[in-house]
Amino acid sequence: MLTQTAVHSEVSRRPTLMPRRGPGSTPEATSSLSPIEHAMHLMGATMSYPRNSEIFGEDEAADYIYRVVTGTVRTYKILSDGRRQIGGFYLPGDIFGLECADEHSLSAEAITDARVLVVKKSALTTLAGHDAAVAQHLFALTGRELRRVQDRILLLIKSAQERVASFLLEMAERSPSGNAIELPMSRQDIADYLGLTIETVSRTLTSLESCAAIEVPTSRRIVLRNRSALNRLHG
Amino acid sequence: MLTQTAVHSEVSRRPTLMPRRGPGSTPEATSSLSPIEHAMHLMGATMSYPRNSEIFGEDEAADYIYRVVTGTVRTYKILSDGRRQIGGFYLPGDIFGLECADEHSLSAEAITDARVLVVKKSALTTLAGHDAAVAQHLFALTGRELRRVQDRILLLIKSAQERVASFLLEMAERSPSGNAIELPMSRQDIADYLGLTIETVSRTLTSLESCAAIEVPTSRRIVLRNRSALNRLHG
DNA sequence: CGATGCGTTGATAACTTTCAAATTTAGTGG
DNA sequence: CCACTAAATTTGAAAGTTATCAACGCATCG
Repeated sequence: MLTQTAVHSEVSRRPTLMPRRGPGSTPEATSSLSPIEHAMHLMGATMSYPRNSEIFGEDEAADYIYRVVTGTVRTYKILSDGRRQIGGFYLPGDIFGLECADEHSLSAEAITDARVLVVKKSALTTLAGHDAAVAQHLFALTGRELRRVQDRILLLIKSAQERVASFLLEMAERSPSGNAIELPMSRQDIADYLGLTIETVSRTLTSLESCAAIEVPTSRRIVLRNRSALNRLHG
Repeated sequence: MLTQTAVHSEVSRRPTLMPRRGPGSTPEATSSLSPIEHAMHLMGATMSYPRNSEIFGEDEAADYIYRVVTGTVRTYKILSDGRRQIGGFYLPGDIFGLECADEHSLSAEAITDARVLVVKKSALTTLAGHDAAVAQHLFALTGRELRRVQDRILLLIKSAQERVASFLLEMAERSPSGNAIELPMSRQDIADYLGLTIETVSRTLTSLESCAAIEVPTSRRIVLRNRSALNRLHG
């Protein structure tokens, strides 16, 4: 089964620490944010990471929670046999780094150049200890992440077609763009996310295309043509 | 792939509500428990569920968190095509019901006759809002569950042998009994947990037995004979 | 004792991976 | 801007793994 993703021994230029922003100067309106996101904006710092650079490693202390501002992030784990499993893809607005109490069980990398809001976990839990609304929201947030991961489990017991169809629907759901998806990640990323090989992912996409369920104008761009067919597949 | 677990349309006798216990009358020493477990003992009620009865349904309000006192519990989800995916097995001391914010995404059933401590989620989050230690613990608890689920994902991308070996090691880890495991669940439960068929689970067990890695005196009893071989498999 | 549920075993089919090669795309330097 | 090289993606054929279908054994329970 060796997928053997060439381990990214790439540029690991140091991320740039951006000046801490005060309230009111955020690029997004903080008023529409949840208490936690609001707090993250107040207490956090924005960091910039170039494409393929590491945001945190599997063994690091995991004191931080992250919120994607721009770009795309992947979390992943390298298994003992060299395979790589991707834990998730995170798009702007998504929060990652929740998955562990003490240490990260995953590493995180920027798939594209990315800006990420970073805040100390302890700052959030302290806040939660003073404000039940924050506590409840923090709890709900991890609960949602938990459910997201459980949905992945449902994905992994399905066939290759179902997995790919579900992945496309999920990405379409999360992208604003309607039926056209601009994939920030490579086929290898998708394969390692779905537990398949790149060949199977590629073949499945072509088969979906020949079913007229999708269109693949370029490898990174996919248009959903027949959602009901995809929905039927993804069960 | 239709595993078609005969849906448990069994006895669904009403669970028995046990009298609420006051502090100090618990069967376990509460002193060694975490703040949350302590709170659960103070605020919760113990319920009894007969074998194969439902503890909560997928659609129910999910206002509660549960802690197994005796017996074994499974959480599961029935997919649209009839397949069943088991979310997890919970042994005495384990906490379940964390997985969702608003509604359960899973159902829960007692595998054996079980007693379960039940406490309102809102009571815990309220408590967390007053006590940072509780907030932090609650956060850590869901983080741990999150990691458990992520480990399941790593399991599901592996081969049948690896999955079964990992399952056995996990169960041995969680049972007090050392190398001998008394399985409370059926082959179908194991299959639906590992994303395999009962035939494959059965075949894999026999193959592991013929490798002298395990011994299967009775179908519900498994003895680990060669842990390093199992560890090698589970990667 | 026959019915029933659970687990095992066997043969075959379906699906996915593996290995290899062709093709396309992207990046670089002239 | 074009040519060239490296990387990513697609495609093909063969091998390996798991599911499916079917039958059998074994225990439990009326």
